[in-house]
Amino acid sequence: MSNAFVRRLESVERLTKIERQALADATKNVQKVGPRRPILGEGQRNVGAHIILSGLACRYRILEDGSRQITDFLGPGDLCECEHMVGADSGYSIAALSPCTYTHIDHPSLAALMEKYPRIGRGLWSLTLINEGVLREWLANVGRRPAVRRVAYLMSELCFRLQNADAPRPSSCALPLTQIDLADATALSPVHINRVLGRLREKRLVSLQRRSIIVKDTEGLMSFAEFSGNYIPRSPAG
Amino acid sequence: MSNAFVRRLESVERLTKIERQALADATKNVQKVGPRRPILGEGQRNVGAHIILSGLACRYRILEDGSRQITDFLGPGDLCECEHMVGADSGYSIAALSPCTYTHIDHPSLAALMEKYPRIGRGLWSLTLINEGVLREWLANVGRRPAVRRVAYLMSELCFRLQNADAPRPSSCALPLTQIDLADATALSPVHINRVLGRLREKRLVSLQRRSIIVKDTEGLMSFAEFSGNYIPRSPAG
DNA sequence: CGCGGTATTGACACTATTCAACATCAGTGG
DNA sequence: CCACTGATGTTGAATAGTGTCAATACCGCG
Repeated sequence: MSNAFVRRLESVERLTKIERQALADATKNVQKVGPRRPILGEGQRNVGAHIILSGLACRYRILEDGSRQITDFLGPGDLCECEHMVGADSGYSIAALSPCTYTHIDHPSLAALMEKYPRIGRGLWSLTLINEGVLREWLANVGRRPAVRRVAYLMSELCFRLQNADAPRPSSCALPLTQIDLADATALSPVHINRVLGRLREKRLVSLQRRSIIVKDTEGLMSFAEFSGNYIPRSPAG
Repeated sequence: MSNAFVRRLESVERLTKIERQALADATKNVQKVGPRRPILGEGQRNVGAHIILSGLACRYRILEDGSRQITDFLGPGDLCECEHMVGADSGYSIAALSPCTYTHIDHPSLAALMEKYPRIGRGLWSLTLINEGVLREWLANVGRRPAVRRVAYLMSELCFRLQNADAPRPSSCALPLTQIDLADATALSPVHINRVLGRLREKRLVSLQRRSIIVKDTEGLMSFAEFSGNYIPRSPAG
């Protein structure tokens, strides 16, 4: 009767049993996808909001010159594509990075939920504002930080978000990213990402495996990146 | 009884006379600042939301190495600093670029408005989502586009947003930005901005004046930048 | 009138990109 | 089970694009 999305909302807004139940009902239709598979393919439009329940996905857009910009990593409880409700269509797609489960809410249902339960509406707004904060941080990261720190920063953020707020933080954290994914998120070339990762490996902060990057020393990485998670509230585990 | 903020909200949500009036009442306490002056200074925190009513301002943050990243331009009707309502504090400041008028709503009042008028709440969410779309575009711009196009793109966006949706688009548009401002928004160095602007001037797309940049050929600039305003709904003039 | 921020220009340094070649691995179909 | 294939990872060399530094010019403001 509770899932990652409900927990996420509860991390920003107190909910009644009834609200929890209504949310759980609306999100109980779960779908699965394998790694590297589309969740919202390029070209698909206006199909309602998506909610990631488990696994890691990303939101991206293909630019005019063919390059891909990843703008968000989406973990358990993350919601996206709400902007279609507003009539905006910015042409983003969603793809799974690791095996994912997700659910889907069409706009009328979501609007009805918000209408009936104002706290849910407020909660959604809160989540959007938090997301905006993360996006600003990405902008500063991509714009102003040199490659090594930029990559370290992004990986720090991702580790931070993937860990539950109430659990003790493990020092190791596996990120299901290829070097190409990292390149598209940090706006660097894959070749340079490879060199940067080499340097982080020399510092014993990460180790590399095919198709995934393992952060060996979370604390060390965060302090190297000068990362602080102040701007990201996290959900408690359920 | 109507101001830029009310019109902005009405561009995304139909409002009753009563709602309009309530909004106008809440935002009638207008303050003025001269160009280059702080609206929300560095260090000030948690003082409620700000709404720009006229003029142009920007939102920025000073990074660890002292560089400044501008993350938003704020024009008439734009709202910011809502995230304090959610408890997030990301350390951003706001400064006027041109002479500005603005107003201020403390969080309890804003929360009360949303509570009483659900449509206002929905409208605020919509505005936040639109803003997020703009931010994503900035990310792609800073991350992937070469300097000349990056600068052209940003100026295109700004021209586009500063023009009312219903007015015929003038071909010329003055932007109250120094080259340093442009540098901090595009994540380029001031020196390079100067060179880029030189190139755009050669193309007769812009002309330069001290402390302001004049776009001479809006259409030409947008097409050079491959800019499309799809992702930005605009407010009608009041 | 002088001061301080802004704009302009040139020389140079450096970071990251591109290109190319090759290695490695997972999955596929024979 | 193996060979093939395509995506990913690795490395080096050459290059392009921006940044940095420095010197100078400009202009609004006190």
